[in-house]
Amino acid sequence: MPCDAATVTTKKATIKDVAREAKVSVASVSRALNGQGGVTAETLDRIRVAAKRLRYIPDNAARSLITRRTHTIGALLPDLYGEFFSELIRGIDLAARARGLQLLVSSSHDGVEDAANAMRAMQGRVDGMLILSPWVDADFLQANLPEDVPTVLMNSPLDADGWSVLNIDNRGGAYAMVQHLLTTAGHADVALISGPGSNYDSQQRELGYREAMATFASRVPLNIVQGNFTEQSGYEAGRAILAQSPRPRAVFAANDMMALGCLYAFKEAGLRVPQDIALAGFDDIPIARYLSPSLSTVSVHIAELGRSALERLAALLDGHAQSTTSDTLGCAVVIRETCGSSRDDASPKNPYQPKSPTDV
Amino acid sequence: MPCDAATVTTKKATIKDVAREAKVSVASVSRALNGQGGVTAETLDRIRVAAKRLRYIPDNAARSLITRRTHTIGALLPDLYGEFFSELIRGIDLAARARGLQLLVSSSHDGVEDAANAMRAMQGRVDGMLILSPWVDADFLQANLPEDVPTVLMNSPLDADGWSVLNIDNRGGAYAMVQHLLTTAGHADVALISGPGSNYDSQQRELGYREAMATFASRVPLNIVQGNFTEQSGYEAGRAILAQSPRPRAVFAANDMMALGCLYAFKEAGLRVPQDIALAGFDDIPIARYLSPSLSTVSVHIAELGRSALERLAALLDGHAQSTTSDTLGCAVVIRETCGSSRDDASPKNPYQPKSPTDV
DNA sequence: CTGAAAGCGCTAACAT
DNA sequence: ATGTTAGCGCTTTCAG
Repeated sequence: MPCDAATVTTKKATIKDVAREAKVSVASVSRALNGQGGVTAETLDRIRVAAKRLRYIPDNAARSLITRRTHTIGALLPDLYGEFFSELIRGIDLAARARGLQLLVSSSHDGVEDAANAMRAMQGRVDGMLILSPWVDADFLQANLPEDVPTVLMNSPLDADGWSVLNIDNRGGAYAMVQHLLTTAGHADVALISGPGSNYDSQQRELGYREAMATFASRVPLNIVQGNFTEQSGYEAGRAILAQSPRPRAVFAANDMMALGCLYAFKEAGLRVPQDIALAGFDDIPIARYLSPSLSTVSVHIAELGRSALERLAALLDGHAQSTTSDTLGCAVVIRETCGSSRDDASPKNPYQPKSPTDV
Repeated sequence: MPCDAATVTTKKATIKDVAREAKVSVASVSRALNGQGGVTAETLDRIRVAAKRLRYIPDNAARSLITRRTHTIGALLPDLYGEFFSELIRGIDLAARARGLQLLVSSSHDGVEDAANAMRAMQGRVDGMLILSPWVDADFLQANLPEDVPTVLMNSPLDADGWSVLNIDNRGGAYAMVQHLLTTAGHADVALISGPGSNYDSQQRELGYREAMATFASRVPLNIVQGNFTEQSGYEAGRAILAQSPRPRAVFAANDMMALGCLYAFKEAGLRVPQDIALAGFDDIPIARYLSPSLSTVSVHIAELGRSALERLAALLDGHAQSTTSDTLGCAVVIRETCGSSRDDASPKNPYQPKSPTDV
């Protein structure tokens, strides 16, 4: 360790050291370094020099103790995978940095107990919390959320008063996709491969399917095959659909992984997609555009979810209490090859837009 | 907010409140709740009850101020994408939780200045740091790392004494893959699509290629086409390789994204992979197994990197100073279809192993 | 076994 | 404009 400065000892410099070095009181040092004015330009300068010389950095714990502010927000997340997780964090982190906030992350929770512990551990370390967790409901929050810690819930079914929640428009996205399949693409009927019944996203997507069907194909009977969001279940659902007697013209899978499995099933059976049967998914996972045929799907702007949630929380922190409402973030329908939209076959498909490298 | 407890006021309970409630001194409360003994079972019980009734949770700031421990470790990460980022955090987070440590994350740094700021902001908030950043070198650390903050560097070229660094065996992985291509798969020569010269991973992978070539194909001239880790550059490199007069039998791309682009180029030219030309990548991104033909590649155990790094840091925190050495984590060669290993075409390729859902 | 008291490093009144 | 002082909530000697 380099020790070129004159008065540097092995211990970390405190505000007292700086005060002594600059020949002023600790109060002046505090004022000067916090830029609250009330100091001569001259003394300010002397203090700055002293601080630099001593490599003084204020102790956050001490500061927090008295200001009651940590400038840290906590993010409570479940066991998330790939793109979703990284995009979410990126959105949150970027917005947080822009506001000078730190990010305390606790992910990979595997149960209610686990989540509760993580939550408790954040007590006193954060000014507010961002929560995205299947384990968290109203009761849980009542029981575990430390008093008056501003909190924003993401993608939560919670609709009670007083909670600030930010949702993804799963219903609207599903609706729009099914509408597209039914109208623009002109398929007579659409089957749904649903996700697990217990999953909120799954429920909402199914709702969107039902509504779109009711609106645009009211006399066509609903055709729902149960899946569970896994590729395997999509494969099985695909085979089940193949076995149906009047085979549906189009299939909407409640997520891309199931669409993937379903696509294999169709290919395996020798069907051409989309000519013989159309297909669409939900999520727009990176693989979607690389499949052949490339998968039409619904894209969720995850980073945006993170960013918005943080902005919301920041507003709460600043006392803008009107933010305790429920709000929803839109999705975008991404039309690629599998849904068989007859129109757009113009561009010679150049998949080589420059992308950011995956590597470090 | 529910307020069923008797003595609960609106303010947060402090240790004093608990002491009063239990009719003991604050010292006893501290001892009791920290399980250091020195308290009668009876008083301990009384204190516990009082604490529960008051919903008392110790203030971490105050505790840190005196114990000089935050039980938090900071993770400084660059702008990372997808799988890599999420796996890394998962590995770190899981290991941290297991040790009762919190995780302060700061990612998405876009330059040296940015990284330095983030680092300074962690001062006093963390007991140690995990750093993975292209901006961080010895000088940077000298200048910005707060004194005596134990630190573990990940994937860093730094080899100086006194730093604890954990690397991915990029060189070994590349070596093994090229060896496989040359020997097991029996290809006479292998071309390399290299990554950006400034990138450490890239350099190491190229080194592995060179060494394997020197060992297993010493009289074959090196054939290196420059890329930059993007899909686009892989595509262009692929075309460049196609234009070579005696076309190489196999191509090793320094990452999967480039392999992807290269594969398109080959397909576009009507070549069959691996019959006409073999191909392999590096990283094992999720897409790799879904390509057709599926991509042979080198798999990096990223979560393991995170876990190991944290374990290392924890050891440092516990005073096991022997951990200030350099260590390396192995990679695994994953043989799929593109590299044309003539042997293993036995299994009827069932891609439907159950996988965890991508969704929330 | 328990309590009184001294700070940890900092900020924020309150003096001067 | 600057200094003095009283804590923030907690742990930890040191007495009893």
